[in-house]
Amino acid sequence: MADSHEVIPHNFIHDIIDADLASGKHDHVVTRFPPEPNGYLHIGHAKAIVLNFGTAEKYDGRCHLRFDDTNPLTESVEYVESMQEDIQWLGYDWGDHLFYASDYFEKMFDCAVHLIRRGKAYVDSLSMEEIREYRGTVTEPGRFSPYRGRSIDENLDLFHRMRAGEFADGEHVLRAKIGMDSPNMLMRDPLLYRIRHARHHHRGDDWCIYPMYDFAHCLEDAFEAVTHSLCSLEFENNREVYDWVIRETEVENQPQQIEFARLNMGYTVMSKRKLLRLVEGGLVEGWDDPRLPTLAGLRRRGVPPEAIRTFCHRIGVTKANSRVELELFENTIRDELNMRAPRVMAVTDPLKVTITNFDGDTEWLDASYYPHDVPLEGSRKIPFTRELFIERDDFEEHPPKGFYRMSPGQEVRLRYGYYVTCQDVIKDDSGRIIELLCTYDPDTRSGTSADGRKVKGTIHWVSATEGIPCELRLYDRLFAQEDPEEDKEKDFLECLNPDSLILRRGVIEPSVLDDDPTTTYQFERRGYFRQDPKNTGDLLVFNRVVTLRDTWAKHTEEPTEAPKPKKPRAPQKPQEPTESERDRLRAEDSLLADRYQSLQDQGLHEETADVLTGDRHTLAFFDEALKSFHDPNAVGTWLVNEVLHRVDEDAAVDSLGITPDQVAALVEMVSEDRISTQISREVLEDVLANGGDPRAIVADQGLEKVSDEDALRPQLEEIVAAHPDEVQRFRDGNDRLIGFFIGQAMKKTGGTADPVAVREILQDLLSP
RNA sequence: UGGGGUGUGGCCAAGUGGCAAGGCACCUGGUUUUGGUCCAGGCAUUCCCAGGUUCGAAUCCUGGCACCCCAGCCA
Repeated sequence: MADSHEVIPHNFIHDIIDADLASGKHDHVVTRFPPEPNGYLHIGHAKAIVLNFGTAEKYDGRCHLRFDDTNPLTESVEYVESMQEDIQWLGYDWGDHLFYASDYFEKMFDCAVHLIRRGKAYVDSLSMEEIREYRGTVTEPGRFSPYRGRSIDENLDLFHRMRAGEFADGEHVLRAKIGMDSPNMLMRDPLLYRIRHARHHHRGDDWCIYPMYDFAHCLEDAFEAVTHSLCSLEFENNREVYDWVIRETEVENQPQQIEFARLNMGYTVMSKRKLLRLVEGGLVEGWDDPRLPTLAGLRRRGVPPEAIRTFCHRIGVTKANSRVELELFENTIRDELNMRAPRVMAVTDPLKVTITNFDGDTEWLDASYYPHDVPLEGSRKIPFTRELFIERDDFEEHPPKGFYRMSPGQEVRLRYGYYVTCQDVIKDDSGRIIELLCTYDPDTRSGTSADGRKVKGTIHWVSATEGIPCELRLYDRLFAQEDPEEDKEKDFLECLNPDSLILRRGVIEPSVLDDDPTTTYQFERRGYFRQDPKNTGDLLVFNRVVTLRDTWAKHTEEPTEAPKPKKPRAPQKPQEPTESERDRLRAEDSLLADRYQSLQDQGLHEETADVLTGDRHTLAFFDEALKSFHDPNAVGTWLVNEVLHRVDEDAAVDSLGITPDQVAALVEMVSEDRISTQISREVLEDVLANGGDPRAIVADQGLEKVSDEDALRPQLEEIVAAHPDEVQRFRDGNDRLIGFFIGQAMKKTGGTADPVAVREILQDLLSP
């Protein structure tokens, strides 16, 4: 697996796994990453990879790599190979657990036959268009296919002949026999197999029928004994089919599908289709273009795999659709590189500087590879000569306020070199600055002056005569808009950032010639760079991985983007009460309607009366409880808030396992002040789970409310004494902390303390 | 419009009836031979809205609103 020191943060899926382990449902964990080999992996996949492999690692289980290759038309070995390379590069190892869905085709075929034999699947011969028509719409149910009634023998025969290649593409399909009226469109007799006379990249011509996702995927999971099958949100509707297939094929294992939100990131696109358009349209150099969010692209750009893993941990795993800001990714990359990248100097936009009072030979100066705060050792020599290059934007003839780089007469430090001062500016005919004439102070070698005088600015530089020319590829965000898909009218390609790649001819210090070409550097004050691994020419080519944070740029740049407008809170439309199921029932049942009104007349809240009179069972239960304790308001409120919502949609109250008189007893004890509401809820849980008489439970467990000050005060004093910090903060004005103290008291007394009394005593104890 | 989901600062995201974690971004100030890093501080009286239950609600109840997904022989 990846670095075993890596902390894998907890998420809601881990909660589920913890529960499954605790309940004994599973005693180990198996996950899988199941890409379809029809494109390159991108950072969105990295989220899934890190989740699946990371989860397996966290629980000491295993994670399979499985190619979900059930559609020969779009898949290829190129993708199979690139995916393996990318996953390994990310730092994960699937060991022996490499699988292909297509290797399960025989087993899947058997499952399909089993389904047919059980009358749970049939061969349909409708055309594609007809199938669509018969499916109905989201609001109307579909219709049965005329072929739905074929005999088991006929289905078996047809299905075997489909496999034998007797039919053309599209002539028949195998469908599950479930029904055509499910509100879930995917459950309307989903297609299981289609005919495709196509060569498969892994199985060749073995097959001419191919299973559909809904049939294949769950079986793959089951065959591999996957325990937790993690997929993205758009498959939520498919879960019902998943479970149906697992159940009806009667396979041995029952994997559980859990969905999480896929990753979206600012200024890029993640969908395979859109990535494919960029690649095939020649808008980028290929799948590994460094501007792409593909793993191949990020790798070529120079993003370390550790940064990608850390990023995936930082963004979390939830079910909420979200888009992560690019800044978070960039910060993660910088974080990773800051601690390990050697610093060198390169000038990306050279401006010539002549040191007029320097005449000697080349001077070789010591320069550390790492700043004081990076605990790594190492240094190199850099050549100082009469002619140098500095960065064009490090000079301003008319400096703005706060500019402390080079300007006429303003002394600056050349990093690891000397203090220099600009004396003269040389321009060409068009007024463009072409050279600066400077003087240096020979007593400031290595950047410190003998007299201790300070300079504000330090700039980087490269010898004009000893420096090495190079090409610098300054990559930036691919799109100019944070969400290129935002405008549905506009094609996302119109949002491309014209400056996503800026080519520069620059110059770099000669020391890099001795380095491993895969070194990732920090070019001081410019960003992190590393050589383009695909470069075959003689000229050095460096890709910019990411810039450095630049707080100065903020002062100078016009804000390119208006500050994000505060999301206008959607004005709530006036709430027109819509007709509910309960309203409907009352309209037909005058008894219900009458009581709805009379309960409100007796002082019950409208909502409470509404729920109580929603159907006759509920009302009868309520009335029965009233016979034991006649306080309609107390009983009704408690019933609605604590009990009724636990009843299943189609079930009646009676199914719950609590009787009206048990409810009445509970409410009565609360009303008589014998127990607190908190205790009443706990006793309710107890009754629901184990049955029994509420009064007896209260008596046996000593749950009566304690309001007696003499009993309470000593305990409260202890609590106050145990939390001096909180006391101080409370006295400093944080009065919300009263809740903390009450909570402590409730915990200490097992919920029996009278919170009103506790509050009073506490107020006294805590007042300064 | 039927069904399935999701709403916590500018962006992610903890939180499961008792003090609104953390990161990114942003704003101060300090250190600094990188306008980098690092350090210190600031940044949600409030959790989509409205009611209700409770001593106490982001959390429980009722009702609403917004956004995402589903009518491929794609996955």
